[in-house]
Amino acid sequence: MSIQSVVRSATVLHLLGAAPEGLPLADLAAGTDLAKSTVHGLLRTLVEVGFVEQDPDTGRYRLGSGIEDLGTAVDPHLLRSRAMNGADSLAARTGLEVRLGVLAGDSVELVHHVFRPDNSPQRLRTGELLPLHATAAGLVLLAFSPVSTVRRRIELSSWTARTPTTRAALAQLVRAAQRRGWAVADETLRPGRAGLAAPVRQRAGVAAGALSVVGPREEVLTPAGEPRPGLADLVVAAADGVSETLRERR
Amino acid sequence: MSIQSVVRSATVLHLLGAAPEGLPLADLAAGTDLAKSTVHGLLRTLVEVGFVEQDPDTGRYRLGSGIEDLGTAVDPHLLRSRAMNGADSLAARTGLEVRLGVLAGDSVELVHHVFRPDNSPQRLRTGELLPLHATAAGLVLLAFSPVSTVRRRIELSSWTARTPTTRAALAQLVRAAQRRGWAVADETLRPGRAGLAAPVRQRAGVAAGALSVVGPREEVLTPAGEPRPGLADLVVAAADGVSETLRERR
DNA sequence: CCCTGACGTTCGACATCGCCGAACGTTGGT
DNA sequence: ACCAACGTTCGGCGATGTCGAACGTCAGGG
Repeated sequence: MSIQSVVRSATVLHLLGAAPEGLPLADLAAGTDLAKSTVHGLLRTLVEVGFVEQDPDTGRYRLGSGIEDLGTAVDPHLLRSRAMNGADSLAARTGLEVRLGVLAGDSVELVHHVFRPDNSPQRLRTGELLPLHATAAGLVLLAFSPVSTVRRRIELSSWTARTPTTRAALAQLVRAAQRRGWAVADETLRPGRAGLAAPVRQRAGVAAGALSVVGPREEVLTPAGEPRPGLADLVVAAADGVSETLRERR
Repeated sequence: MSIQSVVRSATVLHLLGAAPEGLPLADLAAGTDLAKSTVHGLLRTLVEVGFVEQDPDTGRYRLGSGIEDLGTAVDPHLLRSRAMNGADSLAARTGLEVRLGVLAGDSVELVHHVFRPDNSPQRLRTGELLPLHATAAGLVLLAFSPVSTVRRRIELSSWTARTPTTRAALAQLVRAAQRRGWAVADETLRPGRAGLAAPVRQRAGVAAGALSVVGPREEVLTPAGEPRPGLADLVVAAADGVSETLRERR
């Protein structure tokens, strides 16, 4: 047997879906054959979760942005197009290679790659899959994912001596990323190289992608293993800039 | 106080919204900190209302088309663009003027207008508002609307001697339209002129617009007031054709 | 081949929660 | 000034939602 109040909420949402200009409470009560106070309770909850909005002037209800957002997971191409300028700028300002990754099963998939601006020989890595647990981007995607790390089937393979190979070690890195708002990969994928990443978000809390800088360890981190001064701020600001473009209506 | 099971359903939907590839039940239970059977009950209901779908092979759940449809009320410009070919064709086949209208408050707003194909002098009426109760398109929009006619504030003004001016008379015409799948306006707006309309639907049951033919009464109806043979079929088929284009992914 | 673990699903007891009637304040129209 | 209709609030009550226990299935490992 189905849950009555969830079915009723869906009926209300269907009615609102057919009325882009919104409906008054009385019409929704009539359309659902429920008491006004019953419909009001449903609407109050739907407003609270963002699925419905109420016009403060007229009192009419209509579908909210929260439900419109649901059906639109970020298209990686859209993400890439919105990130290109910010990524180029970040490469210029840091002198490091810049990558944009999204969650792809149990890996990070690189959807955009900006070369290190120094004319050294480099290889384009767009499309490449990288391990979640051994990259800064992967740690960020894990840290700001609705599904907890504990539940994910991640093969904690060893890439260098510094790769986290236990769930406890990984959990610790993920918690640090959650706390700081960015993540560091310190020679966990390749010896002598480090990375720093920040989340690109469409909605508060959940990462749609991860923007990262990657380079020789001494250009990313201090000898103590902390980000070079100002670097984390630059990456976070660039990622926030991309997040802003995702929220724009285009 | 909000309704707990509606909030919990929204949480499940948010989790699924962030995972376009779908999630297993166990992950949803972990992500919501609820018992598996609790989440299962929520999911069963969400599947029933079309907001969630379950992959029969893997058992994983993901957002359903029912919720994606919600956030997309038909844009009148989109409707107009999808209807142009069918409307032209209908005008050619019937020799009558063709109009496409959408619900606009308590009126029909004409979003597309094809002239009667006989070189007679005519005036473009796109953008015009017409009364719901006195037009075939209006009767169709009322008949296939989620909000019952009874609740609508419609001023039953008299346009001709045949305009319905009581709620009972209007309700009768609306019920006939619901039954037949099309509606007739027999000199209810202007003496000597009649119209016939069919619903354009994005989803089953609800009209996104109404496609109609309008002309001298004797070209639309028989002396007995019934549609001329084959005319209703032509209009219904043309409207269904437009409905098909709305369901296409473009 | 067998066993085990993890999955999604079902069922029923029980306590919580959702429903709704009554009443209210506000607003707009006559 | 009055009235009707609106959205909102509150609390009693019983219907419903929650969830632990158990189940069948399936895939993987020994």
